[in-house]
Amino acid sequence: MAEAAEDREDLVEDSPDVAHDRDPQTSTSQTAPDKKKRNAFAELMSPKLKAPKSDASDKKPRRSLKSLSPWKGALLDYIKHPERFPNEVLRVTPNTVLVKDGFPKATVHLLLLPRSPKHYDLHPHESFKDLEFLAMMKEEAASAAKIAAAELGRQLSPFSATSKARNDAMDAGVPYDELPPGRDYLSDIRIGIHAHPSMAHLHVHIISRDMHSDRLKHRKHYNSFNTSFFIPVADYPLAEDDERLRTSFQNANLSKDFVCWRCKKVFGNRFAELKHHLDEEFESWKKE
Amino acid sequence: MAEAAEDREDLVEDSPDVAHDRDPQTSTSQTAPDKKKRNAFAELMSPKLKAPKSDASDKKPRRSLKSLSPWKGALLDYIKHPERFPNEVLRVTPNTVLVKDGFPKATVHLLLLPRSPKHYDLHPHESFKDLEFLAMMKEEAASAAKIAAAELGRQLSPFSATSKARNDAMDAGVPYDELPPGRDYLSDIRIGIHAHPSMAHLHVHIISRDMHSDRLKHRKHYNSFNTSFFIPVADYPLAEDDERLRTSFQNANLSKDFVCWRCKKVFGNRFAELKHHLDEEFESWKKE
DNA sequence: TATTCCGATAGTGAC
DNA sequence: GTCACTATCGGAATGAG
Repeated sequence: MAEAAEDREDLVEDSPDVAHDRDPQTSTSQTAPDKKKRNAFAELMSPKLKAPKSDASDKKPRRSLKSLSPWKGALLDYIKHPERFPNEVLRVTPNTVLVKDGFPKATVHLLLLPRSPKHYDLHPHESFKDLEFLAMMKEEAASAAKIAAAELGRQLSPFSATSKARNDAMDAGVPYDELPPGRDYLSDIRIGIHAHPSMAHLHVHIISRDMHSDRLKHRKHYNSFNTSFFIPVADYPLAEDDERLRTSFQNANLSKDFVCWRCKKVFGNRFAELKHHLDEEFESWKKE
Repeated sequence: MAEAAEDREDLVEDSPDVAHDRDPQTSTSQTAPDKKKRNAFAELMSPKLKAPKSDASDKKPRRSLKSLSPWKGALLDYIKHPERFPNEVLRVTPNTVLVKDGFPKATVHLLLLPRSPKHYDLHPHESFKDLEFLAMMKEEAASAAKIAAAELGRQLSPFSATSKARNDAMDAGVPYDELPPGRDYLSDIRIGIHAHPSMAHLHVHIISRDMHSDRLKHRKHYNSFNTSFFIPVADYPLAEDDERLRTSFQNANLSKDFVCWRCKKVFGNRFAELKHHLDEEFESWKKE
């Protein structure tokens, strides 16, 4: 998952996503367009919040956390200073900040961060016991998933047979209500949390199904999204005896054999082979 | 230990030792002196045996062994065709062939190979039950050790305080029988075999004490020479209840923690740290 | 389960 | 315990006056 950009502006320039989608004219947002061209994600950004003046009250605890393990608190910067990350932050609402994961593990990989300190400092199991908070997060996650699906469609539709069929029909003048349905990109977006997050602040993953990414480098990268270690937000509130609450169960998940998310083939511990297979599945999946 | 040169002459060119002793003429050593200077090892080489015309009788069995696991029979080429390896073979007697290890694990690392098929096809434990054979091997190994000691002295004396003291005294005209003793390089040469040799043909290691070599790359490289896995030939014949005959004991030796041969410091499984330490010990040891 | 770097460990293939 | 190659697995540092 993402490590935040800390305070260094140059990390914005290093964003892994900037290369594949620059689009100067889609800039339609309320404020003035940036000098540099912005990608589709950037266009989805809501108007920025004013940065609360940096006060000692939030610097003190953060520094002590940072001095121990800076990366654990990395996401807090997005919450506190979303305006510092124009290329990463897609949307800010009164309740949440939606960002691109800095180390995406799939074609589209976003993080939904609640802004309420009461909730973001707790483990999701605890925070989601607040049903009002849970309902809010489900609602905002559903909205975020639509953004993710739109971005996924933007990237895949050039290859998609389903999209092509609909487009061809449209071009042929088929009446709107007789068009074949387009590809349901939203169905390939998953919403969930990790059972044992490493980063301190609550974050919900909004991630496309493919697991196709150069940033997917380790066994646990894959298994944390493709075993019961990944808990859909829709499953909350969990029953008290849900096995997914048990640490030993979850640790076992992370060291399980690899299983392809699409064809269910088992790859043992052969990560390189899995990666090659995921490339092939991606090519096939793109064309659906 | 050495991997043999197979039948490919180019492996002679690839020998790791050629850098300090490349000499295209050594193949004619009986006759004209070489144009380029030769090192001490090359000078020690005995006149070569006539190559028995390559007959099918020895090629046939060799090929079958090679086709299964070529490297296992690699040493046989030195025994059968010593004349093919002018840069590797130091001496041929009626009983043995003495060669430089192709992958030396110390500053000086030779292999003494018996020429008798009856003996070289057996595990050393078995061959050395023939006490006449054992006596012969001890004698030839002792002689080989002197060759190794001479080469070690050639390499170390420029750095050796002991050697310098003797040389200075000599230069000062001190009478011969009053000279301080020179460094005893022979005491730093060890003679022994590995408890579970991987290569099929009996080979006795004649190796300097230092374990300073770029070719020493793995845990077992070190432990096979610095635990009881290394059995001095002087210890044969072994008692029937010698623990060094037990496979389980020997396997345990190979995975033991590293212990510096010189200062006895323990390095756990930190091979890189051991290597760095061996560099330092070598610098100090050179100067003795 | 943050990443990255380094290094130890494990499996294979060699004709 | 042959080597060399690849890859998996495992720990440690990570900031910064």
